[in-house]
Formats: sequence, structure tokens, C-alpha cells
Amino acid sequence: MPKICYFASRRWSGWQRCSTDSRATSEGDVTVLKRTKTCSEQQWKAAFLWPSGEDIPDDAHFCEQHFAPSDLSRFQTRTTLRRGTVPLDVSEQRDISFVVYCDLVVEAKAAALAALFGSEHLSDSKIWRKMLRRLRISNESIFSCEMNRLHEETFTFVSELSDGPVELEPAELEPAELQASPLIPKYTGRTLKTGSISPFPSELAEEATALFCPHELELPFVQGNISSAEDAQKEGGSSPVPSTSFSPTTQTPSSIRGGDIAASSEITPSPFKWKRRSQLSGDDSDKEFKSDEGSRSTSSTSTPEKETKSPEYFIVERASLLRLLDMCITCKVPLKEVVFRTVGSVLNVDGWCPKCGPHAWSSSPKTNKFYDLNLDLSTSTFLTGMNIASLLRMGKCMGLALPHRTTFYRIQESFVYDAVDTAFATQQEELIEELKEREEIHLAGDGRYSAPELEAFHSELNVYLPKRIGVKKPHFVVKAKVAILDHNANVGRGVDYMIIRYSRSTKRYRLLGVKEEKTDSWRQPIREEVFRLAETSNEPSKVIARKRIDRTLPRTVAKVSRPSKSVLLQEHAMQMRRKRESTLPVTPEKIRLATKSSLTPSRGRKEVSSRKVAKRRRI
DNA sequence: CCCCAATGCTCACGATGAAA
DNA sequence: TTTCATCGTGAGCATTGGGG
Repeated sequence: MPKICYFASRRWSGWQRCSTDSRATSEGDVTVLKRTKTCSEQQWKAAFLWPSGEDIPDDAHFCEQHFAPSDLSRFQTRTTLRRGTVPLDVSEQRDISFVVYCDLVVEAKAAALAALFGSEHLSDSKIWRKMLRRLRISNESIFSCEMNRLHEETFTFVSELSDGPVELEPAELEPAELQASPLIPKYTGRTLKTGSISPFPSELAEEATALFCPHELELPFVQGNISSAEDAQKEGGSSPVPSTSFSPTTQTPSSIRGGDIAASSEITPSPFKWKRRSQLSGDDSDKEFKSDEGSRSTSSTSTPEKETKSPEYFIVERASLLRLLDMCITCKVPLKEVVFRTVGSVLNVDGWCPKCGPHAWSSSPKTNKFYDLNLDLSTSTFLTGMNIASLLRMGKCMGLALPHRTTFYRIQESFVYDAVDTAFATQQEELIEELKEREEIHLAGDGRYSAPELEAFHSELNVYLPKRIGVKKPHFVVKAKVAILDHNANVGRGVDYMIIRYSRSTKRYRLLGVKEEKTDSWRQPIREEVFRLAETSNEPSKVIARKRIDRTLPRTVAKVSRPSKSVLLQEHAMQMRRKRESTLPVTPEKIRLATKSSLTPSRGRKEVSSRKVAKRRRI
């Protein structure tokens, strides 16, 4: 049973050092770092209302930055989510980060709840009482279970808070909360140590299980990969299969396309198996870097798979390609009636061979009605966090044929999201299994453990989920999952080589370690899964993924009914006509006055005008 | 020839930051 | 506060191609 250290504080730069100093109060198996501020209620509420499989509500307004109430009202009207508007609760163990709100283990939640209950400075908080009440109503079973583990004094305290005199206006509570009967659970806790934080019983902790991710319920059952993964687990025991057991680079979509899925799954029993870099390196981890500065180490970064990997696609100039396609591929006879057609990124050539007859050639084969090129492009852009609009701009600039952006989104929604979900679920299961075997777990429930790894994770999020981009809720979750997959697959990399850097703060030269190159292995199984899903798909992509979303603006935003476009066009035309007439000099008197004013302008007006021009030029 | 699905294309909407 | 540029997304229609 691992010892759990729970970091109950929000962002504070000293927490990393505080893990061992006097700020940490140890109570049995649980170590709690006292919070310094009382502004984490919203995050806690978010973390505990949603971990049990409930979907994130549309009006989610919990955020990292603790927005003011005026901001919250703005968030409630949003239909798309951005970074910071939903809690990405990250629990960390210095080298592991994963989403907590869907996969928090029970013992971790127990520790967090105990820490919450013991927050003395929240006793007078109105919001805290409201939160406790809502938490109790929404998660009665968890609430009662945790209550019974509390010290009697704390038990009474929490009971009064959540049940006692509710100092809330009825308008602040949901109807269900108003109807909830004031229930003070019977104290059945055993004798516990004094103090506000109570350790949870070890016999209960042994039954700790991971909560289900809400998205697992929606996951399509992947027969081939899941079953083969389970078989691999049975055969190999509890030890996870190293990622080197599958060969993502050798199994190309073409091999899957060959139809021998069963055979390919035998070769790669668990395509979603992953392993952190530090564990992959094994005994070689001691050889962190070469002593020669500037000389890049090839032992750690260059792998056999990298050497044998050859590109699958090439960019060919139009004229060079057309010269090749003028003749029949088999008999080398010039074709007749050659027609070149481009469909998105694919070039199709139809013609007539005097010897062979009808001739057809395509630059990309198909996987069950989908062009492989489109599938690969859509998958790769999503898994690398690439902006589709930027890619299309690049294609337009250099004349590169690319599929329409709608095609990108449709393929991503139809197949890539499901593949990412599967890979994410597999990785989370392995992570939790690994956590259970550890002696000590450090949890930072709301992602406030200010470790360098967390900063790295936020950096990953910025790649896959820029704050400027707003996406719908399910898309937000999938993008975050990609960031987590990437982070977990690359965290714990060793130092490849050292470079010399000058520090302005210390005014000294120092050595700076450059980490090993990031691995791409986690993307390949997802890519293969996309092709597999496309091959087994029987429904049109629109039916699979597209969900009708109510686009009517809420009354809080649009307080008037929407006029027709023709009405707005009439108003616009009338407004323009009025503007034109007002600026038109119609009488000679007006022309004379205008000429006079232009000849003798006031000094002030001239200066203002020139300043404006100068400002525009500067910009 | 008809049907179905993928794809292309257009329009519209929601949302943001930055600038006016 | 409004406007503009930009991005992501949804819906609808037209086109194209394959299969029955």
C-alpha cells in the first residue's frame, strides 16, 4: 500500500521543496500540505463532482485562474471551451501526469477529501458550505463513506457545515439541492488519531480501484487490439510489455490495408503499450550524455527503427509526375485520352492503353472508401497539434494539393478521436497499475504542484490545445488526451548531451543539459488504429461523429429575437444611404464653407490630424 | 440507371485577441 | 464598445465514383 502525500495547496512556488519540510503535516499514511489560500473551492468542487463518471456540464466555469464572478457569468454563456475553463486536474508523481477527474484512484480521493474536511480556515466560508452540500447531494455514497472515516470532531464539524444552518439563498441552490433532506450521517468511524486529517483504513485501501473514465463508456469496443492486449497480459503476467515489443514503424498502414489484421495483431499484440523513456533505456540510463560538448550522442537518440524507417509519401513536382503517367505502367505504351483529375490531395489518371485497354491510376489507395492519404494527413495533423488552417495556407502558398478542411475535421471526428480514446484508456490503466505498486505517491489534486514536469506538461498543452483556440467539449477532452499521451510517453528522458550557456542572472557560464529527442512511438499505434477503424467502418462518417448542437443563443446573451437576414440587409442599405447623403456636398454654400475651413484650419485640429497619421504610420 | 457515401464548396455561427 | 481577422465547427447542397 503506497503512502500518499497530498498537496492541498494551490500554486505556490515553494511546494516542491515543501514536500519534506515542516509545512507538511503527516498523519498516519496521509501527508497533507496546508493550503495558504481559500480560493480552490471551485477546483475541488469540479474535481469531486465529476470523477465518478459524470459528464462535464455545459455550463462548466471552473478554471485554473480563479476568475472573478463577473467572468463566471461570461463563461456560463459559452458553447465552446478553452484552456482554463475546465479543470484539467493533474496528479503527479514528479514524472507522471494524468487526468484526475476521470481516473482518480479511490485512495487518492479519500486522502483529498480528508484534507478538504480538515480545512479549518474554510469553516466560515459560505461558498465552502454550499460546496459541501452540493458535493454531498451529488456524491452521497462517496460523501458518507468519507465521513465515516473522519475523526469524531471533524465529523461533527463537517456535518454541521453541510447540514446545519444553510445560509444560502434558495436561488443559489438547484431544485434537487433544495429538496434534499438534511441528513446527518451516523458516526460510525473507528478510533482515529487526533487531528483534522484522518487516515483511511488500510483494508479499504486494498480494495482501491480506479474510477471509470466517462469517455470509456462511449468508446467503441476494439475487438482486435483490446483482446490481443489482454492476451498479452495474461501470457506475460503482470509485467507490462515494453514498447519495443511492437514495431510501429515496420507495420505500416499498407500492411493493415492488406487485410491481414489478425496476422498483424499477432505480430503486435498490444499496439497501445507504452513505456516511459527512462524505463526503456534500462541499464543505459547511466550513460546520460557524452562528455564531448556539442557532439550529439547517437547511442541514445538513434534507434534501429529510426535507421530503417523510410518515408511513405513524397512530394513530386507536377511536370515530373505527368511525364511518368503518360504511358501505361505495364506495357510502357503511350496512353490515349489521358485525363488527370485531382480529388483533394489525390491525383487520379484515367486513360486508354492500346494493348491493355482501360487504364486507371491513383496516387493514393483507399481504405474502405477513404483515401489513405487523407486518413494519414488528418491523423498526423491532429496528433502533432498542427493547425489545419496553417497547413492549408502552406499548401495554397506552394501549390500543394491538400484535402478540404472539412475532410480533415470529418476524419478526425470519425476515427482519430476514437483511436486516441483507446490509446489514452490503455495508458491510464497501465499508469494506475504502476502507481499501485509504488511505495509512495505524491498527489497534487488540482495541478498546483509546481514541479518542472508540470510546467512541461502545460507546455505540451499549449502545443495541442492553444488557449486562443476554442473547441467543443468532446474535442477539448480528446486534445487534452493527446497532450497527456505525449507527455507520459516522453517524460523522464535522460540528458543526451551538454551545451554551454551564459546566465545573465549569475553572470557565469554553465552547462545546460539537452534532453534526448522525443519519441514518436505513441503516435504510430493511434495511426494504425485509425486505419483499422476506417476499414471496419460501415456507417458514414457524418453519422458516426457529428452531433447536432443547439445553436440558439441563450436568453442571457441574445435578449431579442433573431431577425431575418433580409431585414438586416434593408437596415444596412438604409444606413449606408444615409451616411452617403450626409457626406455629399450638395450646395455651393457648403462647398464654400468647406473650402474656407480647409484654407484656415485651426492649429489644434491640424496637430491632432498629423499625430493620428504619424501613429498609423508607426503601427 | 439508381442509390449511397465521400468529398468539395459555401454559408453561417460562436468565440477570441488586438486594434480602433 | 465596436470592428476586424482568424479559427473551429455545423449544415446543406452539388459533384463524383462505386456497386447493385
